[in-house]
Amino acid sequence: MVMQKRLDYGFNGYQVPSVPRASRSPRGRGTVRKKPESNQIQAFDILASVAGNLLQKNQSSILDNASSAKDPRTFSGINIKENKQENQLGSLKEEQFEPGTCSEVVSGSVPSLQEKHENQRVTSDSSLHGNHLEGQGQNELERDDERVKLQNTNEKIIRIKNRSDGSIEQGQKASKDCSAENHAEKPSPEGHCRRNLDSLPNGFGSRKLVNRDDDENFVQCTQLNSKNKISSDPPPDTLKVKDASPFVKDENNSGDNSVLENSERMYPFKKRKFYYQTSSSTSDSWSHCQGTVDSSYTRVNGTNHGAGATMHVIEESSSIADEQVHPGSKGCNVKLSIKSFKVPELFIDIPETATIGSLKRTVMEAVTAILGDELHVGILLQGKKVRDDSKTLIQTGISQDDKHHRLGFMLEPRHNRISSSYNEEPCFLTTNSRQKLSRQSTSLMLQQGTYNVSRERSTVKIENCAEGDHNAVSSLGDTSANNNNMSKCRALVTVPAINMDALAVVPYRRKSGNSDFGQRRIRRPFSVLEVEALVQAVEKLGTGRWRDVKQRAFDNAKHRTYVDLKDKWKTLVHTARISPQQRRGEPVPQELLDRVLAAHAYWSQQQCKHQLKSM
DNA sequence: TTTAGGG
DNA sequence: CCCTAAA
Repeated sequence: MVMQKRLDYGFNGYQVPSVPRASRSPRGRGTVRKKPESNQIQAFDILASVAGNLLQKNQSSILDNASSAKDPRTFSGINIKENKQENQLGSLKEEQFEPGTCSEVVSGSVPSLQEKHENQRVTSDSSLHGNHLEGQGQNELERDDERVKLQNTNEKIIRIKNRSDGSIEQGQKASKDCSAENHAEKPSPEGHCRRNLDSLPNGFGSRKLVNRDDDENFVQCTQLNSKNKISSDPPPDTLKVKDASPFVKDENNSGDNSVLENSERMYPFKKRKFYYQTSSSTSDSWSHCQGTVDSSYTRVNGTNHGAGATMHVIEESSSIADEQVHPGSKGCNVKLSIKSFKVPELFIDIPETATIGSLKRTVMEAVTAILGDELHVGILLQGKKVRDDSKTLIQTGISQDDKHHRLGFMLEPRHNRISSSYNEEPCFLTTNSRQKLSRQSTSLMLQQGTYNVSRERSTVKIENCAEGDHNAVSSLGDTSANNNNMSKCRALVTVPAINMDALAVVPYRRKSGNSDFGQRRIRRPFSVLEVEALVQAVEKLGTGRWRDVKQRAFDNAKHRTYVDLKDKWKTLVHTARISPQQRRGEPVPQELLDRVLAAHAYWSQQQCKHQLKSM
């Protein structure tokens, strides 16, 4: 089989479909970077304010903070997005809302917290070494860069020392921004060369990646031959042309189509300040409702970065004190830096005639309605709520060694009213994919049990959270971002306890946080699924028709431009040529890399032939 | 707008 | 990913 495939590839005579440009169908829009969104209010860090408010029972103005913030990266409050997204928070006051427009309120985050668990110390776990950084060289720089920027922010950090008295001390300390890459595992040595994709555990069929949100975190992968019960009826429209490809054998005989491995990972929080998005965890069981903080371990200094965590393990302080406390104890202190908490994402619809004051109240009430009057902290481990307060960290499974587990903190309602409701997880979320599918759902919505995400198509949503906090967290928002869903959601949701200015709270639809002033796009590593789709497309189309590749396999992945695909191919070829040890990021199955090389060789050859001919 | 490559 | 010369 394998060989056959190979032969097919070489001799199948793919006709080089060098379609003359003129004859091609009208080109697509090309690179679409951002869709202007009108009047969107994004309260990225409402929580920062909210938390403070809740803590102090003081309804201080959230907006004031926002509007007074000079640095968009540090402001905590609401950000209004204008059509061109050029307006930043500063314009809030004079901002006029257009009637009918719906503003988005993203969950806000609380100022970073650094939590120290005195009884455990983080050691320079050697196991962390050797892991690959998610980012590539350049990203390293970015991180540093951001770290620096972070320090410039006036981000308040509440330091919580795990003392018996539970005292909380606040201070102004720049938090360390660290990114983490949890899944930086090495490619499995066993390179089953030439294994037919179809035979892959995750079997691929011809697939097309679908991504609804431009700039969002989710990527939907439509798998043609999916045998997964992801959804009952695979919409035909998701099926893409399945022309014979020299490289691709028979897409229909794929065996198992289970979703590829976890392609979604948490990404470094590099861009935190730039995109004030709260991060949300991406695990299935992660309570979408609660504003949660995704956490994972991170090495601040090392090259190892935990996946998009809002909380980091601060290694720096393998402090002396700690060591002295537990000299020989094997126990290590687990140091956590909670970058931010999350509150459920909200959508606020407010008339332009509303006053700033009412807006403040609205936001406040919306948040309060969810969190209640008291601030409760919930802890999530691997997406599951840890209820036993008496357990130790170790017993619970929280240790600095586990760089994979995700520890999350969330602000939860008093009586757990939310948790009960968030079980009503929309079906499609529970697909068997190993991906951590997560959806955003607003607690409000869930509570009402009205949130019904249209499972448009039998698609698997792969969290493609790209880096940065921005993405790291967010995945939640995206899902609902699905266009179609939005309207539904809005229609369904209303804010229960809010009576003020007739505001409607709807699930947050994550829209790239404002930001569009020439900012570098967030890094969004290709998932294995995407790579697979790319490879498949290139096998068929060749390496010089990126626009077509894009159209064919990434038509709906708005954030992937043909240039991106071209670049990715370039790196794939490079990756395939280097030793597995030198590869970084999410390992790409050797099988795929082999195909990359094969296709690359094939098409290079074709190109040469054509050149000779034309000469 | 796309390609193709360097940065 | 970005930037851009070329096509």
